[in-house]
Amino acid sequence: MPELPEVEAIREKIAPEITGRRITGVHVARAAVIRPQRASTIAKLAAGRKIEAVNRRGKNILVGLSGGYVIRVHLRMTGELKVAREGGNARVWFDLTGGRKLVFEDTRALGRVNVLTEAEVRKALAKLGPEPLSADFALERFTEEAARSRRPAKLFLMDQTHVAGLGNIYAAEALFRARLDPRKPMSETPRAKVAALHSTIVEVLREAMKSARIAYNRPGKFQEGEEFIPAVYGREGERCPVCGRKIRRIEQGGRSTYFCPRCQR
DNA sequence: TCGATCCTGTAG
DNA sequence: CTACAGGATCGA
Repeated sequence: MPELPEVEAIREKIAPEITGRRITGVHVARAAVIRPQRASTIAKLAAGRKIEAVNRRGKNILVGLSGGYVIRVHLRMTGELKVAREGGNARVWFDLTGGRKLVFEDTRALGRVNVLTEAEVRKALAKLGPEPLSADFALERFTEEAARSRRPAKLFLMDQTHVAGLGNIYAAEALFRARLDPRKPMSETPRAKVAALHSTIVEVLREAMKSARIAYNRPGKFQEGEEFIPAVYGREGERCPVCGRKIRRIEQGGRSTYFCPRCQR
């Protein structure tokens, strides 16, 4: 389920809980989740190593280990990563010194957990676009790539190579705020609109980050104004908050896209 | 650049 | 029963 803001919030939450601990055991309850590796392989690679850092790139969580190894976790649709006392429903978990476990749960088992060298991680992530909440997310490059892509705007955003970390919700919300038609080829989008989109991507992700931090660090309900509430995502048939027209749902790349047919052209 | 595929749970 | 789900990869 998670996009960049949720992944980052999880990283922030677990980092202080696991950094400095050592891995004493590795358990794999579902082999598909570590594919193409084997349980014996990741156990051998991770056991005995110390957790030195917890980083993130796009939607990947990267747990840096001593000796130049990294646990790469991708949550995909339903993955969760947390620190717990027991493995519970985990697909994979790592025993840590101090009596805690780093637990990966995932009902659909579409997520991935792998133990790789730093070089392998670099290679695997080489095609990822810039981090949208960093200075690397330059308008110039974004504009150039937009001008070269004939893909529909929504698919362009979800591609991960032009900008990292956007998923179905925040892509739709950024397009709505920039008033762009998700179906329109990116290359046909006027320069000013591309610049607007660049801004709304950052804006939407910053707002979502605030909500995600609250959700992961303070169990319970959101207070007024704390929750990120989508304007269009998941709102087929409801009124557009700007113009009142009914929100439409279409299919793009096998996924739902929600948009306002009047505001977004 | 597109479609099929990987999985399971839940809602209608 | 079918549709759908906050995602990515691979092969054509």
